[in-house]
Amino acid sequence: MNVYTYICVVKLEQAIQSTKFKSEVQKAGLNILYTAWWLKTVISKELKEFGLTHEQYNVLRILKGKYPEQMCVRDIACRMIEKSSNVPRIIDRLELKKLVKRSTSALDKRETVITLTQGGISILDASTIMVNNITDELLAITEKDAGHLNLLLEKVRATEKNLVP
Amino acid sequence: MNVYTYICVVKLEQAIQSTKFKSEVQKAGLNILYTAWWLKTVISKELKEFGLTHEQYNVLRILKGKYPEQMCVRDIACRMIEKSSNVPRIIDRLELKKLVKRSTSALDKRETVITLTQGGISILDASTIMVNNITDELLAITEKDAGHLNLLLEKVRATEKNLVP
DNA sequence: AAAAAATAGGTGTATATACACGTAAAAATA
DNA sequence: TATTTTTACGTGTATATACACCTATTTTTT
Repeated sequence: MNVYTYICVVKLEQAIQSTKFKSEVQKAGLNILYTAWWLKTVISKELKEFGLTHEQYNVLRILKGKYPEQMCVRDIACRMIEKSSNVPRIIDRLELKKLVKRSTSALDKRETVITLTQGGISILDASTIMVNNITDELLAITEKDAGHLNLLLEKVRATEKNLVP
Repeated sequence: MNVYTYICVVKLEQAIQSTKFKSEVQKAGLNILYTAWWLKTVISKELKEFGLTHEQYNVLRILKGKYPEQMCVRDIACRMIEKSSNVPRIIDRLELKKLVKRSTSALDKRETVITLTQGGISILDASTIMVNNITDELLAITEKDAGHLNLLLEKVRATEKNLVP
């Protein structure tokens, strides 16, 4: 039983070998974490073909969203799915592969502006088609169910508890 | 706008500053990834009080599930939520903090068996109460909705595509 | 205008992830 | 029984996460 085997396991109970959950709410917490791992793992495996990590792909996709406008590091960071991503370091790797270019903003010298290169655009276009196809094939769910799932996830995050310190 | 601010943002559109999703299915993919990040981040912040990372907590909890039986590294690994976790290394850190003990199995000398120490049990008991409380407070969802969410997540993972290479 | 505060982004460190590979032991096979 | 294969686990490496801190700017306040 290896990682690949798990990708085909559907039941949470089987995936984490646990049958006793305190409540459906507690189970939902684990289910969300496990499903995210599963999704990320499958997509990352496919992205390897393009020499990209999931996070590098994310940064490129964010840049494409504003293209041909440039974006500063901060703008990219606040669009990342995982907010604690260290964007300067991810950009280091993209720059090494010549997929983006860094330069200092003329208006505000504190800002570093990032531009997609032609190479970056090519790789992104090819990988986006693949990721979109994989996602559609992978997520075995109707549009209606997906809409419902989106509502429930938003409900999940609608906590009363104010966690800002 | 920092990480703490995001924890209180409910709408996915606002969280990742993106309004155009190709479909509800595509949006659901991002929603699952974002919700998992959000949940993991909040719980990790609380676990810092006990000097534990989310993954270290996970290993301790798995060990507790079989306690007072010992478990080998492999058994722990296949119960992890994130299957690609490097369990020997996580155990290194737990051992340094004297929360677990390693020894070689007498029956199969390849196996390393792991035992919770008294210290490990104490920390785990205290942190488990906290994590369960936080989860219940945090996940603003009824048992019925949670049940529905669990069904939908299972549906999501019920792909036809066989990804085992 | 000068001083203080805030902001942008780079960098250091510990931990984790993802994956490849090595070694010892056990199991399977010849 | 000897050889091969498999298994369990540790370890090395690149990347990412989480967080703290530093420096150069810009903005705000005095």
